[in-house]
Amino acid sequence: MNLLLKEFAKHITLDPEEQAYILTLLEIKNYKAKTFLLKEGETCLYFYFVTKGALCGFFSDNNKIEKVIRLATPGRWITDFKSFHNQVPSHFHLKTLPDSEIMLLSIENYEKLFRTIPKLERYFRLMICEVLADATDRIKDNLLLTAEERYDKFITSFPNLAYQISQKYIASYITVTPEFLSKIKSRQFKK
Amino acid sequence: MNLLLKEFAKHITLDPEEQAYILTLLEIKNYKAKTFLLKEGETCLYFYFVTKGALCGFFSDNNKIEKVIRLATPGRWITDFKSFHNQVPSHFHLKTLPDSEIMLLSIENYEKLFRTIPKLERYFRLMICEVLADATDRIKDNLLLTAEERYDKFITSFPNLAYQISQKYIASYITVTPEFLSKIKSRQFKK
DNA sequence: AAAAAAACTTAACCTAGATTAATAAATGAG
DNA sequence: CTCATTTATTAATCTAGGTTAAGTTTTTTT
Repeated sequence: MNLLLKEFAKHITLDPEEQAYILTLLEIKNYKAKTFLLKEGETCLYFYFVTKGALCGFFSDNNKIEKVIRLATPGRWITDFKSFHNQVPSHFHLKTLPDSEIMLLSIENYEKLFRTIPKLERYFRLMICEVLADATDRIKDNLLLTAEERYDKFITSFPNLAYQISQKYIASYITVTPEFLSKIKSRQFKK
Repeated sequence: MNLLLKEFAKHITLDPEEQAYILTLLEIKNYKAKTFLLKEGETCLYFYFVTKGALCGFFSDNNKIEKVIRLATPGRWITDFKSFHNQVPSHFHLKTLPDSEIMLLSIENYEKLFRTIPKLERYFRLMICEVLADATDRIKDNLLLTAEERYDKFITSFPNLAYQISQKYIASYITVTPEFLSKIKSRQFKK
């Protein structure tokens, strides 16, 4: 069964016609690794659902330092929420990390979905709550754990992803520099 | 006009009967400063809407160090989203900072509201998106600004609150120790 | 209004993690 | 297969902000 329909089924029940209709409103695309889907300052036109690979949302600090704020793995949605919902310029970038398969839901079709299948409001409300809970957990980890503890937690939370992406994205996700992540790893190796 | 109804009006239109019905499902309470409404480990039974004063959500680090993760001022909702929506033990505390007037929406009435006025799903979906966007902005500030810049931003973002709450909550919100905030302030004073 | 508790300030010292820079290894394009 | 670019590693040095501790001011309680 389609990963997207499985995801909807977590919160709401859809009959076969509804399912078929929903799928007509999403576009499936394949992207090479490190393809930008959104750049800071552009208005975000899509809600992205990852089916294969991974998408990464990050800030860059004028220069070129990347600060990963959210990773989406298969079965997860990602977008710049403010930019997408209010159709204003985004304040971060979105790009694929490995080669990825992504389902795109445009803002027009997103609104159309709510008009035709109102119970999807419920699905998206609950899904966005989960994203918020994840963000809160990550803030908590940054406040209460050491860099090494955050690294260990990353490896257990994203066991597959850890071997598919560059270390610098892991470093950024756990909010350390790549150099310091190297130090952590060599320290662990010596034990 | 009621602050809560004004808030709903940002995203949806409600007729007078709907408005009256909604108000019957919320309870208004007054609390003294520093009253706990939720402690870590308890299941969160309410969505809280602040009408006067302020509510503060924070973690404590086994011992007693408080780490503020969210502040809600008048016109804002706050809860432990994961605990409230899934009815599981919370992982943070909620307490009033100054004396406060709060509207409480129980989980039963929250669900009842969606059954009787389905368009409220839309309101809550969009409101939760705003909370998520705020959380993302705060993560960004913590990554890209210095402690002094975060302090200045706090003062301009919460000009009234800054004079109503203890410095230690401001320090925690901008993720520094109270001692370091003192240092920032005396440094600014010398200029 | 006094005593107790909580909050704030100051200063000396400390450290996790950043920065810089040079080297090596891996990836990728032609 | 080779050259160029991107990543990763290591090590020396540096610093923003933390820690500790003592003293002061403010708030709360009685």
